[in-house]
Amino acid sequence: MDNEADVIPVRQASPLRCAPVVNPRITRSREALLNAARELLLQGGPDAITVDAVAARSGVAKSTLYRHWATRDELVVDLFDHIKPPMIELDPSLPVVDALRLFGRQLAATVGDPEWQCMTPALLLMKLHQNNFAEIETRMQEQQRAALDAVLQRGIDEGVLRADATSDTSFTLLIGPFIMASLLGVVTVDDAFADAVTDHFIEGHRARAVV
Amino acid sequence: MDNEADVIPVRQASPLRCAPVVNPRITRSREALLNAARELLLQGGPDAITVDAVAARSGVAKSTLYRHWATRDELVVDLFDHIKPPMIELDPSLPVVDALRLFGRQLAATVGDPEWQCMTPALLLMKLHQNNFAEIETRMQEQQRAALDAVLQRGIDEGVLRADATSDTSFTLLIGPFIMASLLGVVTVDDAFADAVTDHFIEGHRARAVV
DNA sequence: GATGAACGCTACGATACGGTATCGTTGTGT
DNA sequence: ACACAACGATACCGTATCGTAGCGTTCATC
Repeated sequence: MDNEADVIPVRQASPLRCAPVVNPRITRSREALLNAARELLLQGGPDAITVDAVAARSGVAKSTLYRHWATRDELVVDLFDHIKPPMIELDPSLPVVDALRLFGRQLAATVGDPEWQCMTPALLLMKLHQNNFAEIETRMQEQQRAALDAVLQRGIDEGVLRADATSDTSFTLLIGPFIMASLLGVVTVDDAFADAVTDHFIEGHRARAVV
Repeated sequence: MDNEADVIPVRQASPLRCAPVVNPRITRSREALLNAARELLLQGGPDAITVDAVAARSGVAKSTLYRHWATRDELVVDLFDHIKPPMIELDPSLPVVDALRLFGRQLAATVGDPEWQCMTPALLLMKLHQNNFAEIETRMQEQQRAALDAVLQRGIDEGVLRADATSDTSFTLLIGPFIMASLLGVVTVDDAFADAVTDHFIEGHRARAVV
């Protein structure tokens, strides 16, 4: 007698037993797959992330891949959520101008990374034509934005910066040159460039003497 | 006896008789195909440009498509070379500041166009992983750059701008905010935004009184 | 109106890819 | 040592896509 409870094929997005103690083999195969997918993305773009290629490169069987993610798209979403750049921390004890300069240099290092340069156009493109990626990219921004705004607000409070320094337009004025320099490659994104951009921003937003 | 001259199957990149007077049907089918490819690019990204889809949408037969381009990739290259934004002209009779403001507004209109917003990430991505697209994108830049530099140089000569206004870094400072605003969409790219960016650039590059 | 280039139609082949299914093997936790 | 979850290998199916081939049709030009 066929008991249906034995037959249901566990179709799901494969939670794979996220039990209190995880089987080490699970994380091993998962990270091997993600790492292979990342390498393929860097080398050949998003289209290079095929299930066969990921399985072959990672040394993990394709069947195991589908035990981690139900579809190939879920793997890609997971990948982009996994390799997004680390938050840039801002030291509140530093003077505002120095904190901004440090932020600029760290931002330059982030966007100057080839991984970022390759990931960003892919993310922008998928954000346009797929629905799963819009939130990933916005989350990435908002985190950076919040940390930056805190420092800028401190500069406003201390009378160093104008009151509009935290506006969207000002945010674009500061970050935009980094983005462009990295994506288009017209100029190398090094510390000197970072300082130039940051200083240009600060000068343009310096609080004038009372009128 | 098989005369080889009769057998060679015209395999080439299909020049299609670019005779003194072109057959109007050639340009008609060609532009119908390019237009369909453009629409597909806007709607679904580069991957949506399939030969079958282009043929179906344009109403032109697939065999005719291959009479214009030897491969699908050649069509895509031709497309990106065809829809690149028009040069922004700069009136030399205007005062430098006004000319720059006008340039900013025109640039805002260009990069604010959905077609540009969709084409650019695709172009950046293909530039990374294919060889045919690197030159297209650089040509696009250099043209704009030359026209802009002419105005900036005039500003330097007239004593309005600092001597480094035509440097790569300064170029990035002016254009970067436009690029970022358009690609990431944090702020709407309108005339007000353009004026803010342009004025910020001018203020940061204004020639100081002699020290 | 005759000629031939350009075109439309359609079927086909080859390949790549996403995803499924099966079954034997390994190794982890008890 | 034992049970079972996780894994590996492989074959397979359906489909999408690029590109080719053949042949009949239309239309611009002389």
